[in-house]
Amino acid sequence: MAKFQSLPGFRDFYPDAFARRNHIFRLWRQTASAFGFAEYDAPVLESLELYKTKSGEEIEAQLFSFTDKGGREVALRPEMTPSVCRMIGARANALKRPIKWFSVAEYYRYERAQKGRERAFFQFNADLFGEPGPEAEIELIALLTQCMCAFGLTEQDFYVRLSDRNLWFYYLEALGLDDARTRAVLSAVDKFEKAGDDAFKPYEEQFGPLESQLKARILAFLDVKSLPALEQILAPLGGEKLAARLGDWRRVLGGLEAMGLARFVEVDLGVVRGLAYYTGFVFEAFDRKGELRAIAGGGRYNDLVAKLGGPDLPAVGFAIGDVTLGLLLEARGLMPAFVNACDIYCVIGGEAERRVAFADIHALRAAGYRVDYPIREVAFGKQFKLAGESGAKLALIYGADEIAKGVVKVRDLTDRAEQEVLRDDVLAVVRGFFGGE
RNA sequence: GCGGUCAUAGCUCAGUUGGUUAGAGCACAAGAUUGUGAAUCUUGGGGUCGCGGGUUCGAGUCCCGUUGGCCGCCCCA
Repeated sequence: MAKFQSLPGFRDFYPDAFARRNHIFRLWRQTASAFGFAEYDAPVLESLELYKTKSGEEIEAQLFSFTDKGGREVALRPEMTPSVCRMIGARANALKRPIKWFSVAEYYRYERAQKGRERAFFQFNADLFGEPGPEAEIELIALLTQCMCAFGLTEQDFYVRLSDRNLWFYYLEALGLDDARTRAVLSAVDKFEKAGDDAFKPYEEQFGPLESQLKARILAFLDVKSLPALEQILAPLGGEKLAARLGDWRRVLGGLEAMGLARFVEVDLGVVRGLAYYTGFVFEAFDRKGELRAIAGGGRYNDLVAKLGGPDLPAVGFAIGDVTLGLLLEARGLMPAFVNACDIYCVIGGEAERRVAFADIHALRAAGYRVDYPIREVAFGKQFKLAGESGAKLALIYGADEIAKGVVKVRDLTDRAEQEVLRDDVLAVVRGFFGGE
């Protein structure tokens, strides 16, 4: 066993793992770009105060934080939202609306690592600033969905649960609950899926027994799984706020349906996302089989930019983690078997032939082809085996016979067809081969 | 932070009631093989049996501690 190993929750990325990670990043970036989102990044280290302001004092226990040599209290970023809000807030007046930004970055949280949860992990993070209407939610949920589908995942594999903190506030208000009771109920709702009736214990300790009729109405709200059901349960309550909010719901779900994404989205008011900073719609993505932790989560946070010192600026954002998504892709056989393949492998006779080959190898590399060859002299037969294992599509054969004739033998490693090519024509032939793919 | 469980080669694992020098497959390397591919055969390198202590004539095996993995709780921005 090695004397040193990586810290708990921190992963080594050997080339195969790195290739898988890059595959995920590549499709995320490609997808975000297709949606017109611009990539940015922020510092890995921020002032501890930034996170305390956003999340409260307790957050420090979950952070990699320390005092730097200048006496500053700092923390490794546990998420992107405070940083991006800081950046946006500082230039809000100069940025064209809507502001659509994304990032792919590493985050650090001092928590117990478990399957699907590391202490250092990557997230795709996307935010849309400056749009108060539900069109922003449509854009982001569509992006989230496509960021999963790009890997070949389908509605059989994952779904997005859509909820709304505002709707809960309006609903509970209509049922006569004050602000403190409403928050306690939401806290119970958050835990209800896992804890069942026990979830209401903290509420009852604080406010006394929950009336059975009230509880029934809360549970009925949790049972709502569709827009018609939502309309039905809210109809008797009336009120302008509820009616307006239902209109927002119709726009979000209608927009997603028009994009052909309705099959991924389920109404599920059981999602409230903790005591976070969310101010409206919230959503989370899960695997259909329910075997994994949440894959992605997000929602609207209209107050945060101002809270961190910027102007009032409505915002919606979400993040997808690399760990859970990676587990899902592996489980569904959607992680390609990566070989760090080259394009061309050169088979070289001896020292004299090697000098000739080197000229072509370098020219091909300079032209942008991935070219490899045995670093030491190796038996011919073995070189063909190495060529096959290299993943290359072409082999160039530099033997004494070929050099004497001024040619190079070009072997198509897929169909094993060979042709002799004048050395001067090698680059052109290679271009023709790869250009015609 | 709390509880449960596990830890033998790069990977997957075997290792008898405690008993000689800890094994296999895969992977890696060399050779058979200086002219044609995923093969075969031969050979080799690689282990403080996670780490530390204890019991014992003797510990991979039993006991205690510790570190790490996994599972659950807290948390999950």
